[in-house]
Amino acid sequence: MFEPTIKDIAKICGVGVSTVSRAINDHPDINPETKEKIMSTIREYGYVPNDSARNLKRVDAKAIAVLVKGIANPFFINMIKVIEQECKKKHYAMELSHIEADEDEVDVAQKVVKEKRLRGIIFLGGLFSHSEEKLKKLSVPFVFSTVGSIPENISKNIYSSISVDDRKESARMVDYLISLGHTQIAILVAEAMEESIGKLRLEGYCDALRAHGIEIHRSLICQTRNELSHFSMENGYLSTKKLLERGEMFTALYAVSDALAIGALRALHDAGLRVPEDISLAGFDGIGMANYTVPSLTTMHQPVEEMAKDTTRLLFDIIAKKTKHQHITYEAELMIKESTAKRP
Amino acid sequence: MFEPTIKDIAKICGVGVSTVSRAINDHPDINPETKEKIMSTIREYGYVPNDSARNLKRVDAKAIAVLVKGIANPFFINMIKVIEQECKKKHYAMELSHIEADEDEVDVAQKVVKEKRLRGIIFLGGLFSHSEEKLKKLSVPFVFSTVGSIPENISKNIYSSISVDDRKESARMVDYLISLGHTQIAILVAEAMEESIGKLRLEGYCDALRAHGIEIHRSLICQTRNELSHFSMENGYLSTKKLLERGEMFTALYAVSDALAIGALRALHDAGLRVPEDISLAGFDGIGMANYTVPSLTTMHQPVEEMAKDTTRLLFDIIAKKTKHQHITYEAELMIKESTAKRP
DNA sequence: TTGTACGCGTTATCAT
DNA sequence: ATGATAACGCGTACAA
Repeated sequence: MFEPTIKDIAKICGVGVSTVSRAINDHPDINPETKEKIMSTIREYGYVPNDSARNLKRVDAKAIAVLVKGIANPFFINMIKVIEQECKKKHYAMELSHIEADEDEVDVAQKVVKEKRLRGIIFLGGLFSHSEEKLKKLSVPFVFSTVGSIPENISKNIYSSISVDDRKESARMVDYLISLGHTQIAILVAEAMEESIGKLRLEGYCDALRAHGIEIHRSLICQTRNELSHFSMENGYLSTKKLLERGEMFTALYAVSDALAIGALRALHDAGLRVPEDISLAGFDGIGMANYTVPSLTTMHQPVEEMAKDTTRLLFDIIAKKTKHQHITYEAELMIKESTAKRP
Repeated sequence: MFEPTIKDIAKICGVGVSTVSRAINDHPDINPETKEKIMSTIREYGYVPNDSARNLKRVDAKAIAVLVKGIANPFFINMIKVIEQECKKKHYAMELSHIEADEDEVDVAQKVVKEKRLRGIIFLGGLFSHSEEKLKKLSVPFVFSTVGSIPENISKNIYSSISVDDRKESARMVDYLISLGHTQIAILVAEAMEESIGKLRLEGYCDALRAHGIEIHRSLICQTRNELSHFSMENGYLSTKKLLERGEMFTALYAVSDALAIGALRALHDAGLRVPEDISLAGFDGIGMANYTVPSLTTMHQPVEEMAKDTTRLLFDIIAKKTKHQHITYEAELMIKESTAKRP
């Protein structure tokens, strides 16, 4: 298989490499005829410029990277889609990278920044426990989107963040359950989420109970300690099953993600419990699927589209030096659906 | 921000660039002390080699690309995960790329091949209508995994394929529905799938009906003509709703993907129809979620793990020239769950 | 408008 | 064991 380079094309066309380069990159200083001739040979020979070589030279690579921790979480799929669209509008390329649970996202970010000549990074999900020093080594601006709590000791001037107030919104959800008369409210948290968003949502849960003078029972805090994907339905199913087997008494179950809730829904059903007649069930995130379950899921809906759009715009603005780093918090919306009801 | 290069590191350590290169790449010919010294300065200065430059030189980039068409389809998420794991085992890097519905996967493949120095490609999903000529321009081996029908006129020696026999398995599902006594069986296909897997599954549906002497009613073939993601629950929901509004008579509904089926399930519920008492519902794919719906979904389960593993292994074997191109077909498994029952 | 020559950061080859 | 140097494919001053 012959893989032509820019030199080959130049030789074939009987022109210099720079002329070919000009043709490829839509430079103005070129004779339209020459350009057409070059472009046609390029098509003929199936020439594709080597991006590695390009990036080596270029300074303005019009590309950003999106680093996702936990791609299995359906919540992110939508965000990625919207970010992709926004990038396209701006004619930016988007490098999508999936970070393993045990990988360090900042290390990966550094690698990616070097690899491509990209201009910015979006971190999606994951927990956050990096040193300021390490972060500072990232030479391009970055935005944390729906990432858990970022330590206070890290200067807010070196990064941007986009998220809902997980603790507050979580408390609101539990408030709502309490307003329905529930006092025995179990919560489902994946243990591995402890350091991240899960922790915040758990704290919100505690806040709400405390505010209403309801005792917090350790036994109702169901922290899964398994190898399963933290946001998976399977995890929700198995954990709820265990909770039920332990014989805990509760009239409401709050899962800190919709995926967990969907698994829980089935576990409750299997145990012969009706939702919401016997047990109220609530989720968090507002993924599309929550609307299609039977019963549909009461959840705290994050404005995904808006958040994803703003994430991208913010990053582009920072790249263009139109703005400094920002920290935007969004209001989540309590979506009351069929899975919750007054305490029986 | 100072971004050290290999030269800088060499200068700082008072050694030549080649020595640094040897240290980085675990070459044998290097004094352990020198290596240690170099590695420590590398850590100190946060040096990360520029992959673009590396790829420019390297011939053996130990990397493959996975090009996914329709990343929103939950079915692919698992496949990607498994492929990722297999790559890791082989110490291969994996480049994940999402192809837009309107993008040409082969063009993207060509670009990616040039960009990285990768050794192979996995195509996941999508339809297939490329010319042999264009395919031949891909200089690395590729495997089509769960891609729709590949035209007969393309030589089977230039590519590998991994999939179930969509037509046959689809027919099996419809056979099963017929065996339950159903004769008025509606089918849900996304129109955009027409040229790909959806077409095959539709043909299987027709095959089965014909084999049993059941007339095929155009009105029961629900081909959605919307902009929605072909495999989305929303699509399934809206299409089923329309089907019901048209007042079509049927006792079973077969959705050609589980995601569609889940949307359909809700639409049936909203119409006051009980599944499976009033209507039997069946899906295809066997995604995890199908187990957590109420009722759980009867579906044709594809051996995802096995297929993903074999896809990766096959590609690696071809790269290593251990084997020629192969075309493997898997048996799908009919998973009879709660959503189907005898005709009322 | 076009061509020549240099350098981007790295690895591989060849000396030493 | 180590260092100098030539590629890799491309973009871009600069010269023509």
